[in-house]
Amino acid sequence: MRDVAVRAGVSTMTVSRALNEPGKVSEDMRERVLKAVREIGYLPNHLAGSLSSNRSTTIGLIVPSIDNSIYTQTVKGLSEVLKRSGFQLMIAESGYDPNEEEELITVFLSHRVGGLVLHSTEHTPQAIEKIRKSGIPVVENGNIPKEPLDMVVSYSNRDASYAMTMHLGRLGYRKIAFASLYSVHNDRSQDRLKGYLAALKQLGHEPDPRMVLETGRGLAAGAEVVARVMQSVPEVDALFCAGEVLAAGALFECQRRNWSVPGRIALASFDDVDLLRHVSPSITTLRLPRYDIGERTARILLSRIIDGADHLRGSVVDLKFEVIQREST
Amino acid sequence: MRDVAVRAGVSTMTVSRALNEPGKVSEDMRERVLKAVREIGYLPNHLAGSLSSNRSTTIGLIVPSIDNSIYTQTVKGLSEVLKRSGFQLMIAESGYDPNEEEELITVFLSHRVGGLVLHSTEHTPQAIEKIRKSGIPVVENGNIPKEPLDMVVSYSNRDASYAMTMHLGRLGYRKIAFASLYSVHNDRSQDRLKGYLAALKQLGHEPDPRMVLETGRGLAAGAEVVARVMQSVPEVDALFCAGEVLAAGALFECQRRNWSVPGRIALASFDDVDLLRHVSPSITTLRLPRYDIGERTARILLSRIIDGADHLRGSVVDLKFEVIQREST
DNA sequence: CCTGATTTTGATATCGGTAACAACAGAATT
DNA sequence: AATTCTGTTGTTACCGATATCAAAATCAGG
Repeated sequence: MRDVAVRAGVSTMTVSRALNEPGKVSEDMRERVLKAVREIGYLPNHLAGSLSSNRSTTIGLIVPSIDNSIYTQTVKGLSEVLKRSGFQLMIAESGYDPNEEEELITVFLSHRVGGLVLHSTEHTPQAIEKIRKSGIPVVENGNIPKEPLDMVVSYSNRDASYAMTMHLGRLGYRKIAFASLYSVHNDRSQDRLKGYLAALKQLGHEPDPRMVLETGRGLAAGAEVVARVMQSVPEVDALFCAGEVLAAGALFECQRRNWSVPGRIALASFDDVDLLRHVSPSITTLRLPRYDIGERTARILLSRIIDGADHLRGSVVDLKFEVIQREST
Repeated sequence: MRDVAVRAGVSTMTVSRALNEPGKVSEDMRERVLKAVREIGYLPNHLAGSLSSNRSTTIGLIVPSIDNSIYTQTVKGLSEVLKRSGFQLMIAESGYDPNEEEELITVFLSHRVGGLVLHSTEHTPQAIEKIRKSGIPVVENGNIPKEPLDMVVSYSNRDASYAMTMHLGRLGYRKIAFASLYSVHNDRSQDRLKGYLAALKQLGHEPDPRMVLETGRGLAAGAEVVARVMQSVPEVDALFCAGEVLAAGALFECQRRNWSVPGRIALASFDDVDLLRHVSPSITTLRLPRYDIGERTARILLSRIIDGADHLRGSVVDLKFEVIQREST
C-alpha cells in the first residue's frame, strides 16, 4: 500500500480511503489512486485491515458433518448472501461432539470472525461463556432451542414431527412407528421424538416403545429399520422415518420383501430431497426451509455486523415447513 | 497478550514463545505463563499473528457448487486433515464461472490464505497471473489438466470414462450412448466425452452424435436423458450416464416405462454414491477416490506450507478409480 | 573462581493497514 | 474582508502479535 501511495504521490491514508470510503475522497484523487493500484497490481491485506479496524468480514460456520447433504442447501444460502456483501465463510465440522465444537469455536474466535453460525444447539458451558465474552453475534439454526445463545433461524423439529404424525393419524393409520437418527447429543432427534409422542397423545394412540427406533444415517439404515419394526410389531401400518433418506432406504427394502407401500405399510419422511419425489411410490415428506435458513441467517447476521442492529439481539425466526402428501401414504 | 505478560511478570515476547515455541522457554516460565493465560481467559489473536509472522493457517477452497454431494466427501477429507494441523478452511463457490472464480481467488489472496484448493481446472489468465505472483501453493483437484497451475491431486476423468466405456464394450453392448453434464466451462465433462470417444474407437464402434447427450443435474435430468435417447435411437442397448445420479434418474424412468434394465437397456454411472447400490437393479458405476483426494490434497499442501517441501512443486498425483460391476449391466 | 559457551529473557522495530485528530484550502456567511 | 464552515488530505499512534538482535542468566570446563 505504501508503494501505491508513493506512486500516486499521496499518503497511505488517502489510498485507504479511496479504496474503502470512496465518498470521502475527491473524484480525481480516487482515479489517481485506482490507477496506481492497477499499475502496481496491489492487493489489500485483509488481515492488516481487520486487525487495525477491529472489524472482520469472516463468518465461522460449524456443522456436525460436512458430508451431510441436508446442510448443503443451508450452506449455499449462507454463502450466496455473504458473498454478495464481501464476506467469507470459514467452515468446520464438529462431528456431533460438543467438546469438538467448543474447540472450533475457540479457533474461530481466535481468528476474530465477525459472527458465528452453529448448527447444533447443544454447547458446553465453556463454549457459551467464550461466545458471551467475545460479544460477537451468533445464529443457531438446527433447531429452536429453549435457551438460545443469541439469535435463532430455524424451523421447529418438534412441530414438524408433530405435524407429520398428525397427518398420518388423520389419514387413518393406527399403528404409527417412528424412526430417527441417534439422539445422543442431537436435540433435533430428541425434539422430533417429542413431536411424535405429542401427536400420538393428541390422536389418542398409545405409545409403544417397540415402535420407536433409532438408527444411523443412510439408505442401509432405513432398510434395517423397516425390517426391524415389521419383525417386532407386525401390525404396524405406518413408519415415519424422521431423518434424511431413511424412508427411501425403507422403501427399497419393502420392494425387495414385497411389502406393498402404502398397502402393507405406509412410509413418511423428513426433508424434501430429490430422491423422495422420484421413487415410486413417491414418498410423503416434510419440506423444510433449508435454503431459506441459510439466507435469513446471513441477512440477520449482516444486519448485526454492518448496521449494528442491536435490536435483533436474541431474535428467533421460526421458518415454516410443509407436509407434502405423496403416494407412499 | 499484554495483560497476560503483565500478570505473569514477563515480556510479551516470552508469552508468545511460551505459547508457540514451548521448547524455547524454561519449564517453570511456561507454567507461569499458561497459568496467567488461564486466569485471564486469553485468546490469541490469530490475525495479528499471521500479519506479523507472514504465515497463515487458512486454506482457501473454491468449488463450483457447494450443494453438490460429489464434492462433500473431498471437502471432508480436506477438512479432517487440516483440522488436525490447526488449519482452517475458507470455502466459496464459483458457480462454474471462471470470472467468479478469479474474483474469489482475489479475495482469498487478500485474506492471505496459506494455500489454495481449486476444483475447477479452467482459470482466467488474470487468475493464473495473480496466483503465480502470490507464490502460494495451489492444488487443483477436479481433473488432471494439461498445464497444471502447480500441484494436482485427482483422478483422470478421461481415463475413468474410457474404462467404463470399454467395460460396457467388453460386456457385449454394441450401441453405447453417453450422457454427461453440460460441458461449457466444465473440462471434467469434456474429458469424460473424450474418454468415451476414445473407447468407442478402440472398440471399433462408430460414434453417433445422436447418442451423445448433455443435460443438467439431478434425477429428473437422468429420466429425461434416457427417454430422449430411446426415442431418437431405439436400437441403443446401453447408456453411460457420466454424472452424479443421472443413472438413478434414468433407472426410475425405465421402471416407469417398463423398459427392463439391463435387458432392454443397460445403465452405467459415474461416482459411487450410496443410492446406486441400493436401487434394484443396482447400478454399475465407477468408484472414485473422492475422500482420498481431499486427504492427499491437504497433506501435500501442508508439506509445502509447514515443511517448505519445495520439491513437491508441480507434482501430479493421479489417484486410482475402479469399475464396479453390478446388476444394471 | 573465572572465562567463554549456551540458554533464557527482553527491548525495539515492524507487519500493513485504520482511527482520530490536525492542517489546510476553498466556499459560504456575515 | 474577516470569520466560519465544509471537504479533502496528511500526521501520528496503535491494532496484537513476531523477528531480530541485545542483554542477562545459567552452565561447563579449566
